[in-house]
Amino acid sequence: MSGRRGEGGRQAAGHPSASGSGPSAGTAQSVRNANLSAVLTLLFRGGPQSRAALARATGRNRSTIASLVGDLVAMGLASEDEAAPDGQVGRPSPVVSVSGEVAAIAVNPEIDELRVALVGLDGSVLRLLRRRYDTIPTAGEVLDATTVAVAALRGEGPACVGIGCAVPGQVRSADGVVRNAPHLRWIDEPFGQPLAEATGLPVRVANDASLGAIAEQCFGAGRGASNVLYLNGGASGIGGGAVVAGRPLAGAHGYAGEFGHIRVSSAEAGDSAGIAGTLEAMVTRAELLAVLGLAPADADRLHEALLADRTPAVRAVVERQLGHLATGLAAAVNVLNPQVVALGGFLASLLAYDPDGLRQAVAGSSLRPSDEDVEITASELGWRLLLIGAAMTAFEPLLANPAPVGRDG
Amino acid sequence: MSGRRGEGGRQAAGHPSASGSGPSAGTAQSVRNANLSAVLTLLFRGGPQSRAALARATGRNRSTIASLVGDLVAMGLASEDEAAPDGQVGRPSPVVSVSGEVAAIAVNPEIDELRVALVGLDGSVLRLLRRRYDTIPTAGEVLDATTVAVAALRGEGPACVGIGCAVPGQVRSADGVVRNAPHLRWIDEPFGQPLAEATGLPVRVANDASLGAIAEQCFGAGRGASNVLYLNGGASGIGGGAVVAGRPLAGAHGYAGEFGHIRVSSAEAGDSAGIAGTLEAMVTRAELLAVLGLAPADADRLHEALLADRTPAVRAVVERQLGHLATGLAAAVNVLNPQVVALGGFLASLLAYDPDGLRQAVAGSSLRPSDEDVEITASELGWRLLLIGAAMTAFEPLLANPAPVGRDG
DNA sequence: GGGATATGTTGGAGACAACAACAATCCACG
DNA sequence: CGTGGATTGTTGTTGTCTCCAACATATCCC
Repeated sequence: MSGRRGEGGRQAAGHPSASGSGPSAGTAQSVRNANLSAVLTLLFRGGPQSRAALARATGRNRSTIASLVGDLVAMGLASEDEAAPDGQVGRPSPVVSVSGEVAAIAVNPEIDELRVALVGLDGSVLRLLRRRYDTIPTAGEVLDATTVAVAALRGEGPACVGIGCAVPGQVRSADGVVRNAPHLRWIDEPFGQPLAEATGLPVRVANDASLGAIAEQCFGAGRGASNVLYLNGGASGIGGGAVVAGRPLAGAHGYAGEFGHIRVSSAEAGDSAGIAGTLEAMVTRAELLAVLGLAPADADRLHEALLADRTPAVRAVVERQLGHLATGLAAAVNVLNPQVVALGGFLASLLAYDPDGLRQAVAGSSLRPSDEDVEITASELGWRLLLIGAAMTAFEPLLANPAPVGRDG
Repeated sequence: MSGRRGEGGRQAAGHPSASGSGPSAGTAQSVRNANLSAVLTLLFRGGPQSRAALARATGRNRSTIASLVGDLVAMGLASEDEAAPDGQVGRPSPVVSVSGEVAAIAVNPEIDELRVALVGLDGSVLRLLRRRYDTIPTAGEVLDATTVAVAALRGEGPACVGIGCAVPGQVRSADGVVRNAPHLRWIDEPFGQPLAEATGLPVRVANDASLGAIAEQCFGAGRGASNVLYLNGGASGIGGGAVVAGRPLAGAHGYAGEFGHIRVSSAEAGDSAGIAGTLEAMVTRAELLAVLGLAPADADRLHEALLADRTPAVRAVVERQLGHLATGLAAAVNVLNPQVVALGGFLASLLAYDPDGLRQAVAGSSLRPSDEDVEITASELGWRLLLIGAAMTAFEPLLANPAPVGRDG
């Protein structure tokens, strides 16, 4: 009668202690940790703020905030500046910012390019290294190139707290093994562990669109919403990710968010996984490029070309794709009931072609009362999206459990 | 540049303080509260346990557990029994159980029946009142009948801490308004608030299948798994709910989990919401009953009849429905990556007809590596499912924030 | 320049879990 | 039947952390 599956009641219990790390939660130190985490997270997400603002936001006492900020400064995670008089009465409150001396490394391998960036705790991309590939790189090649790039970036100013990798494929979150990245043709390639051993830094690996969803929810179109859906259309297909109740939707093993492989049609055409009639199979950038007379290399011009060309041939293709996109979005909306749906890549172009049409089609196939409708909008973060998302994963342990950082890792 | 949507950063932040209630989290009292909640939740989910077991499970000190249990007993939420020697060496540890004097009321209106039950904190259905309807009841009728039933049940022994309602439709979680219950033909019917005013008890209202998912994850087929999907097939259609990362999937407004309205076919047939080709439209109990030569009233015999009849006509219908069900399940699995999928109602009958066929069809349309496949199984809790789920919602505030209970509410 | 307002600072108080030492109870073994 | 070993309950103390109150500081308004 009692549980079978390994962890049993512990993991299953929907307890507090949301972010599982840190002191076991329930002790006095865990209170300190939770408060440090709350303040640091507030600074990370909300930017520089006065101590008074932090006190209001957290509900803590002034003296407590002073102590917490002092600790964060001592840890090298934050800095305080004298407040410029802002026109308010009363003694001015020092402005606290996240430290500029703390950064993470974001890694994003694609079929034709590897990007490795140094991203500051304030969300700025401090330095970006790009390496182009003429042929699809193997996992080994990417690992080697990444290791070299990481070494170069660590020589820069800020202290590096970890590495986050955004991989276009399914990643087992537990150990960072890339289970299946069809476009890179990686199958069961260990990635997180070898990179961690080569660099000596903690490494997290996740699906690219899942990280995009996190970034978009935190700093982009989904700002302020707790339930955000992100879908991206690229050369290779459609990836997706979601933030549910303020937290990344991972699923049991980290494979959640494969919206591209929802079936939206009875057609025979298959997607990269061989499943027929899926969103990814029916809504493709290649078809749009073809009907617009553009070459695959002209993808950058897709957006403008699409909006400029309203000929019947284009219209027919776009409207068919919009219909399938609406079906897929409706399914996702019915299941997750998000507040914001952010579309990236050529899906944003499709949206721009006929925003109202898509919104109405989704509303027509979903169950939501119209006055509580979802907001379907374009992604906002552009090329920085995945880098920021990857860096956020790397920062996450630090935000959940603030600890001193130094130049020696 | 800063957030627009009302609550802004606060709600959006993926902080600790998972269950939002209780002392503001970060204070010493919140530690006490979190530990009381942890112990009570452990007792609720894991049944009677020794103090030593509680200490191991929570990681707290023996003396802390003694104090916590003492508080819970003083609050009337738990009781201690002298331990019967269990064959272990050492001083025997008292067994702690959840109090038998605490209960909640579960309400479940259907088109032909209203069920109101008194459910103990130990999960037992202490008393069940049923009221049959010849015509579909209005919200007002159900409210009146429920109020009467609640008054009767409160006269019983245990103290009642609240009311949980499982409604077959979309419920706005914030205020308990039934936005759209197509089979009951309720549209925008206030339910939670009037019931709370009539009874003086806190009321929570939610979609029936969402509550079923919670119950199944806690006590049924999903025991021990943190990511569980539940789909139920009834006379009126297909409802669904999910538990994600150990917590109910609610979405922005509480409408998440409408798996029945995922499109799985290009067919024209519409579902109760008028959307064509959805899972609910293509997979129906009525069609199964018809091909089996059973009347709608014979639904109870569907399961046996289906398994006994392997004629081509039945086979054709069942296999077509299984195909559509697989498509819908695959979409849900791709999006949520659950560990367990529990099927209830006639969906469990379909599963029993060809378990391997359905599992393979889902595997073929989903992206999961086969060795980390999901477990597709039948629901376990039967008729008590929704009552337990509804009661769990009612107990939830108490579990998150243990407080004294008494006979006077 | 004085009053009002808001905030930083400091010392003390309260709450709570951890710890250590001791007491209680059971099993195993001879 | 008695002794030793093991596990757990109990008690008093300690350390940590937040809160509170009083005071100091800095700005704005008149």
